[in-house]
Amino acid sequence: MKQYDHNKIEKKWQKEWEVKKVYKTENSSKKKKYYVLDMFPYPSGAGLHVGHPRGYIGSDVYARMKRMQGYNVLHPMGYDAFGLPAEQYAIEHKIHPRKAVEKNIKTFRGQLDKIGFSYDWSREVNTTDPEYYKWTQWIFLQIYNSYYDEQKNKARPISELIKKFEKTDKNWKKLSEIEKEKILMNYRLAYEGYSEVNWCPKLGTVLANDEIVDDKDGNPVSERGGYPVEKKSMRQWFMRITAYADRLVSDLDGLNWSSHIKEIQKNWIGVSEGSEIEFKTSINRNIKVFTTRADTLFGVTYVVLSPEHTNIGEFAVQSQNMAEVTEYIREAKERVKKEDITVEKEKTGVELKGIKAINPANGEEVPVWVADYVLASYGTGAVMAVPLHDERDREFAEKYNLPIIDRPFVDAKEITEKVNGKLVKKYKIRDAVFARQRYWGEPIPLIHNADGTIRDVADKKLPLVLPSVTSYEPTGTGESPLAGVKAWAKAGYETNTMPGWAGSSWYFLRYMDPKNKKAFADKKMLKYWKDVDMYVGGQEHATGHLLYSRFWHKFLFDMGYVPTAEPFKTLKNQGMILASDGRKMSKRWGNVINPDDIVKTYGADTLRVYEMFMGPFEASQPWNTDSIIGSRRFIEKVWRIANSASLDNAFRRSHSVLEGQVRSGHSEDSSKHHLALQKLLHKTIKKVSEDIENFSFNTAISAMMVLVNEMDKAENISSADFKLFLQILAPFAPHITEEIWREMGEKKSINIATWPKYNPKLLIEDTLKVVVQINGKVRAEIDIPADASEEKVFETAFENENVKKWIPNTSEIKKKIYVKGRLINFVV
RNA sequence: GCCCAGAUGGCGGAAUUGGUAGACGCGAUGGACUCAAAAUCCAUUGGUGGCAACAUCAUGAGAGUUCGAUUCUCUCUCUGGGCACCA
Repeated sequence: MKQYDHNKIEKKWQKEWEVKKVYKTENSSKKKKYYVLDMFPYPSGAGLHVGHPRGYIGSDVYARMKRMQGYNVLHPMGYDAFGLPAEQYAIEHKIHPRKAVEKNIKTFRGQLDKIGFSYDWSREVNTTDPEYYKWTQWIFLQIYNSYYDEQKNKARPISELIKKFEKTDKNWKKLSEIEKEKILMNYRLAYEGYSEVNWCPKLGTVLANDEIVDDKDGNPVSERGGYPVEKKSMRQWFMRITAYADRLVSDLDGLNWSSHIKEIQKNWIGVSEGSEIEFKTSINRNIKVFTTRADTLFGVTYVVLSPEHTNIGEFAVQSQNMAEVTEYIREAKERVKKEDITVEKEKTGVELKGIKAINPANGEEVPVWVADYVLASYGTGAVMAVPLHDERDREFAEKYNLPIIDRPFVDAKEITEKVNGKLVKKYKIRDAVFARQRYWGEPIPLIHNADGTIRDVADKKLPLVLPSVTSYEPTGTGESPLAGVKAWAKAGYETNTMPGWAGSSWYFLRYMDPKNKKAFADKKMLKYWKDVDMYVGGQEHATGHLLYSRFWHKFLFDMGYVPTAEPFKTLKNQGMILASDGRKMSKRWGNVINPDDIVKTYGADTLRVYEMFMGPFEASQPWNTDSIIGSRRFIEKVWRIANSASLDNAFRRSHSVLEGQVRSGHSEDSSKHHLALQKLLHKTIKKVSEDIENFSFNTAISAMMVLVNEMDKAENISSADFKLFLQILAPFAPHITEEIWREMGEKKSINIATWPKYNPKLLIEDTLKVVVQINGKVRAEIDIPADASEEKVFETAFENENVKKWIPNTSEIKKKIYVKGRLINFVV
């Protein structure tokens, strides 16, 4: 018997597949399309550990089956290579991030290739390639030059808004360019603004949230160096994702995603429906509050403003205790800067003495307070306090001895209308910051003119290429290193770069037409490929990438650039593979298992089978190298059967057992065996097909193990049947099945062979096993003909010795239950 | 604190619309082969009682619905994830 040399076999076929372009996707085709996508990786310096390919293997198995089922499958891979780690690596090793990225991609590709994926590598994308980010920049400009039309409920070009202003507003034309700019900035879907950032004075740089850790006293410090971090307001670019909040929630209904991820997104966007109600005050300014409990309006005993409320200054000035109020506001701001956001703090506040608010429902005068338990950034930055029904208000009222009153509920909608309020929806989600004060990202293609206005970089000047710099170190001012490039600054280019999520928000569209120089993808290609049918990746992207790309996609849809409103129809989240100690695999714990080692020792096929067999695809699992041996034994058993005399015997006959039975008179006994094996084969084909479709890979493999164990015992197996088995195993173990397939004389790759169909006739059993329960306990098992009547089944049951033992007298039976072909239950 | 998911042998996990709990794999024990080992093969493997047939208990805990519950309902415990004063 030939030796199973996995290294030789796997290298041989990987090379052959590449040379023959077996997995090349057709550009346009009469075949139906199927798009199977992995979340592309960030190529870190550490390379892959065995956990990373889990999702890739699952999607690969799926893609391979779809390909064999006759679809034109798009199954690509690429790299998301902008971002902080590459920049940090560059700073530490004094090399250009591009060089670091190139090196890391090479490592990744090498590791991926060994596992035998069916990617069409001719479509590879890399977000840091200027030919790619040209289109990231182009899309940014489309967003920048658009606004959200609330009437049409979709994005429209900003030029339409300008026209509208010109028509309806006489003063518009009189405004200076800068004034116009300022107004338009309030509408643009990408806009300039200010926001708080994490500022580390010692490092002279802005830090991302994951670069900050707590020191032993719980204060935020930089992960690198342990220096204090504070809040600082800086100029930023934003994306107006809030305009899409409603659609981002409601369109979730149509997606075939796990309810878990949908729930996370829903909570993150955080829709609340409520009322905006105005309280008149004793000074000449109203207070508008937002509440979801307008029904409790009569129970209001005070009104609270956030210390950062837009009009807080005016209220402070007109209060009798101005000094005290001003001091409180100052302190509150100070706290925001320092404090860790997560701790629940004791409520503090101060009354605006002399100022009263008037409850519009009943004209009652209530006091007005400033307190930092009210957030400026949510609702209207002011609330009406109903201590009886709101825990926070009650806590505050108790502390400051404010009245807590019990008033009857009223209808929320009616009262809102009665007091001239407005029914509104509010969202927790904030506009997304779209700027990093870093070097290694896509330059934002805007130019700041000397007069303060902003203009686009012209389309034909794109890509605006990231310039070389002498140092990637932070500038110390908080600005990106680009500010230190003389020519860049002189030209007035924006010095912020785009955040990591820019390039990953649309990459799946580029795969459809990766080399296109005239558009991010050709219209025809977009029309053919439409959207991603099956998207596989980690659930940690629920509130990041998966939300941002939906937002970008909806924008592109509004503007007519893509044919669907949602990018990813079905989403599967693979579970994480933990180290055998139950912790995450990490260099830090020294518990990393490299797939290269596993492939070398056990083979790629074994690795693939094992990772799919470990447990449910979406569940996290600890890695256990000892258990791999089971998958290896399974693969070896297949090899052994392929090379055994039992297959050769059958091979010579070269027709299936069913036919054999009819044509030649084999002994009855052996025919029966063959029939049983063939029935099992077809049952397995059915199960494996369904299980792959449902991503239940572990049970698919288990079913194939059962089949292989039976084949191992069989005296002969027809080659036709064995080939059918090889085909359903091929998505999991493409190398060994290819080797055997070709040895059996096939000329074309098994990986593009037609997916087997099971024969329904072979699934029909003529006798069934029926369980007999007495009072719900299993007491016997009887064989009945498949077409037996209910009476006949009961009759057979009574003939059983054990049943007789438990029910000597059939008249004792109170109730008889028969579940067809499965079970009987006698209640006595 | 609120929201979501989960808990099944020594371990990873199966179980169709409520219908034989423990498929498949790992590990373990005994045996065959071998000078020996590895590999492979055979048998056993949830607990208790019994030589056995078999009986009995058992799916985190407790209750409920049902002829019948791992599956449905309620309460609780624990584990994992999300949110963090969002009015």
